[in-house]
Parts: sequence; C-alpha cells; structure tokens
Amino acid sequence: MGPSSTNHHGHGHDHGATGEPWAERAASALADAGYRRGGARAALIGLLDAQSCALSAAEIEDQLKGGASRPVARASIYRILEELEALKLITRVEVGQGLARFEAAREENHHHHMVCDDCGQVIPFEDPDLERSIEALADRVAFTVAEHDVVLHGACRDCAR
Amino acid sequence: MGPSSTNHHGHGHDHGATGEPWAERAASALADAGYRRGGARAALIGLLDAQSCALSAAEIEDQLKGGASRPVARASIYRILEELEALKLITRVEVGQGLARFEAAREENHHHHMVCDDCGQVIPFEDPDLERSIEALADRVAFTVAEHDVVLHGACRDCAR
DNA sequence: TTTCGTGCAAATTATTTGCACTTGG
DNA sequence: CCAAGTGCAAATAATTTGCACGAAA
Repeated sequence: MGPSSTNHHGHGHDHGATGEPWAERAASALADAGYRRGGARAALIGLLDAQSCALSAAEIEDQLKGGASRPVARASIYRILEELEALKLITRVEVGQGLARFEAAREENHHHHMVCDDCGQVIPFEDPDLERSIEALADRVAFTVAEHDVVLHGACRDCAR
Repeated sequence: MGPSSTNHHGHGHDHGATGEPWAERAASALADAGYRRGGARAALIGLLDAQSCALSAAEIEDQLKGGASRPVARASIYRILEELEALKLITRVEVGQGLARFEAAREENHHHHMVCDDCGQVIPFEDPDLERSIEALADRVAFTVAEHDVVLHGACRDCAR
C-alpha cells in the first residue's frame, strides 16, 4: 500500500470527507474510461452513493423501481455493476447467501462483514488490527494480493438469544 | 509462501491429535443423526476425505464419475453436502466465482484461501497471527461468531508476471 | 448520424425439488 | 416390508447474452 498519509478516521457517513463525493468520482471515472453519461448509470451511481451498506442486484432493481429515481432493467444493472467493478469504483461482497452484493468503494470506509446466518442480516465492521495482520500476511506470500475479504458468520444479537 | 509451509499434504489420512480419521467421524456423526449408510454418502465422504483442498459440486460429480469410486447424481451430491454442512462436518467456501466449494472440516487443518482472479486457482494458506486477530475481534463485537472466512483476491505467481 | 446505452426476452449456470425406483435395516 | 436414499428430469434463482430501439455526442 501507499504511505499512510492523512489518517482521517472520520467514520461518519459524510461521503467525500476526503474531498470529492463518491458519485462524482464514479461519474468522472466512467467518462474518463470512455463511457457516455446514460440515465441508467446515473441512477445506479446515485443509489449506491446513498447506501451505507452493500446491496444485491435484486435489491438495487427494487429500489430503483420503487420510485426513488428511474427504473433500470436487470441486465443494465448487472452490466453497469460490472463496469464499475472493473474500474474499482465498487466492491463485490459475497457472504455466502448465493448472491452477490455491491457497495461503493471508498478508501476511507474500508470494512468487512458479519452475516447472521439466521435472519440474513449483513452488518459491517472495521478492525485495524485485523487489517494489519492481513497486510503483513500479504507481504509474506508468493501471491500478489489485490483485495481481501473477511466474513464472520454467526448470530446477530437479536437472533443469538 | 513462507519457508515454514506445512508439508503434510500427503492426502492420506494424516490427521491431528484427535486420532480418528475424518471419514469415520463423519460416518459416525451421520449415523448418530439418524441417517442410514448409503452408497452415495460413503463415496462422497471418501472423496472429501482424500482432498486437501475445497471442491465444487461439479468437481465432486466429475471425480466420482471419473471412476475413482461410484458415480453419484448431482442432486444427491447437493443433498449430502447439505447434511454434512448442517452437522458441521464440512465447510462451505465461497470465493466469489459464482459457485460454492466444500471441504472436510478438520480442526487441525483450519485455513483460508487465496484466489487467482486470472486463472481461477484456489490456494489454501494458514496464518496464526490472522487467527489471533479474528479471535480477539470476535470477543469484542456484539455478535456471536461461529465461523469466519478470509479470502485474498489477486494473482498467483504464474499469472502475476 | 453514428455509436453507445438500455430494455426485453431468451439463454446459461448453479442449485433445488418432485417423484419413482432402489436399498439398508 | 417400509422408511429412507438415490437418480433423473423438471423447476428455480442468479446472472449473462443477443438483438432491436432510443439516446448521447
């Protein structure tokens, strides 16, 4: 990784505390990559920017159909998600429910997920110590680590009792 | 990886201090749970016991069809895997390839996986420091952690160049 | 206008289910 | 014998692809 410069740990939901809002960064990146400004892309980016947690393709389709903004066809959702992932603007999260989830990739909000195997709830968490272990490990293996995912399975507080 | 890589991959019945081979433990557990001793179950357990790395349902089907032992129908494979997972005799590993992988759950062989996003190869690794971080974390959160999975994405040595 | 973006529907892939036949106890 | 086990094929669910039309540059 790079030299850990400004250690902004403002874990609020103020997108863009580090400068440019994610939605704009995503839109620019798409433009730079040669993509046009389509309505479906804008709608999807807007929705992802407003979320704090990962959404599945189906959830994205419902939310967009639900009137919040303009509806987008399932195929377009998958295609756009693919583009965004290729540009590393979103992160694909697979927590073992037979479907993929996606969330805006914000450096300042790196985190992992706990999954309640009972109610299906997905809860984000962050842990510097864990990150340190993974970084150290990445330096030690004969493998070029680009990303990492940690998933904790178990029962959330409500389901545990 | 590190020079300290464990070298007991002789895929025989090389087990830890527990003494009892996994295949037997699995068979007993199934019996205790009230299941009968079916041919498909035996074949599947035998195959899983012989592996050191996680297999997908399709790979399991192929291996069993390949003559090693008796062929087992896809539906049976999924059903048996489900039973084994419910009894915690196997672990489901999802590394983001759109399919699930399964491996015998052996306490003494707890590990995680690196996935080459280029060639698809899945490589196991273990790291005590990482485990320590996760354990410490598990004690700290308002969530009952039953299992955990760490997946490193990137490029294997061959694909990295 | 020309090319890309998007929607719709059909195609694929992984997994599940229904039902008839077989087998273990 | 009888309930559970298994195979086969059809059913689902998530995701991908082909193609025609509408929109951005």
